[in-house]
Amino acid sequence: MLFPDPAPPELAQALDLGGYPWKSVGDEVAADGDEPPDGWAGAIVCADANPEAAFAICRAVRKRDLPLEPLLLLISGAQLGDLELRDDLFDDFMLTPFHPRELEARVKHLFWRTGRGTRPELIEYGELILNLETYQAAISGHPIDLTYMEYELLKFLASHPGKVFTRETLLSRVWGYEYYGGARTVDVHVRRLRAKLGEEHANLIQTVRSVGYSFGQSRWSI
Amino acid sequence: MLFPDPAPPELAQALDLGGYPWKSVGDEVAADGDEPPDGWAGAIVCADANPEAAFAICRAVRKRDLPLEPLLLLISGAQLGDLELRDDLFDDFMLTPFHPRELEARVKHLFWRTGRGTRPELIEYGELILNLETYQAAISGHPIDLTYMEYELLKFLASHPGKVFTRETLLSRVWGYEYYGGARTVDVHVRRLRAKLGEEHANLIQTVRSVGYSFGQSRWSI
DNA sequence: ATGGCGGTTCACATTCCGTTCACACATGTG
DNA sequence: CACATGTGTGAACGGAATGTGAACCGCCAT
Repeated sequence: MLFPDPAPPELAQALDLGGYPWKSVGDEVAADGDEPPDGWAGAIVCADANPEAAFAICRAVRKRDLPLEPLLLLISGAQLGDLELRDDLFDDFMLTPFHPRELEARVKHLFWRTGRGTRPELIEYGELILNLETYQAAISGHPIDLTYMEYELLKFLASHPGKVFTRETLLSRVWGYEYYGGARTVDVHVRRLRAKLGEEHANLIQTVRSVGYSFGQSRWSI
Repeated sequence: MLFPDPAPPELAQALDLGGYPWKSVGDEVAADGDEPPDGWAGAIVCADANPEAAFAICRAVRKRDLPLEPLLLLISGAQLGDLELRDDLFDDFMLTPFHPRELEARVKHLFWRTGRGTRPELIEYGELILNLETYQAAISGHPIDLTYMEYELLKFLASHPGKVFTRETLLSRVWGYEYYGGARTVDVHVRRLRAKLGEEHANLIQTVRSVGYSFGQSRWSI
């Protein structure tokens, strides 16, 4: 949840970049009305333009007494004095202008403090999901068990959808530059990947004859 | 308590201006020796010059497990990435160079927070309970006797469920210093942990071949 | 000293999977 | 259709990664 509405562009952009979905609200009434089904995950209130309205929002959030919903307050350096005696209104604050990475670090730390999970790094393509932190893979909701090399190969392919790679390129990018060995190794791994993806999704990895392999985005259908 | 010794002049000056008495220490040993009769009120650790030593200090402060001694970490913007996976080492952070009034506001807010216990004192995962204050561990109600290193390793793993860590990452985050050889040490500790967790819960720690180890969150969930 | 404790290291056993091969099949070309 | 070239398929080998037991070593307290 962001305040004010519309949200400051640099704030919206930083959150988008970090992959955090958000909605901006104009006042506490709108905050209650626009609440998503699973509730707000947190709030970022910018007090730059309208400090009084901002503190009103903070009070409203606190009054509902959610289990320590993390609340980050954005203020300019000149407003630091306004924080006096208002410690209870926010969990953390940050000076504007801010660096996007500072925002991300503060959001992460706030979520960590309140015990809420932080967003995992995912690669998604259609029905396929790769969780880069847990090394898990799933297709249409069903987890599949991949070996290390299979996972690395699929990860590389899936992060460049549509692009065709020669076997040599795959060997150097996935296996490592110093690798030298048969190029057919790639074929075998592709075969096993297709088998584990299941008959329905085996065509996610496409063969480009006398060139190599590509992932998703059937090259003909554009 | 300030780190390093001597403390950065602008930091010392800002604290003097705010009327906070302080003493700077060069390492964790000095921090123990110079402790005032009524204990440290808080710590400000500057990681600008020597990040590794700074994190070592943080760990030492945390290890003594004072009742939520607030710890403020100072880092440069370029070091923001170093905070990854180290949320437990600090209560708040601030970018350098800083405005004296931001420092004062953060210190105030930290002291205000101190009264209201925000740091988790328990880690629970399924049948496993880790009491961070008493260094006790229990599985399905039965206490288990863990050595210090075993406890630290389990604590780190259990506070990031599902995430896979390489042996090198574990060595640097749990053991805390750069390690020459002997990554297999991790294996041995994992083995003993599994043994102490009991046959039924040994699978709480999973090995991810060619990568490392992860905790909980059986592979069938994304 | 010494005996236990805990952390580290080593040697060996075991499992797993990356690689390779041989062959079948598919595709393109004359 | 014959041929060459490229790719799919199954199985087998070998080695790397991990599990396992035991020894080593520094530390502290009895």
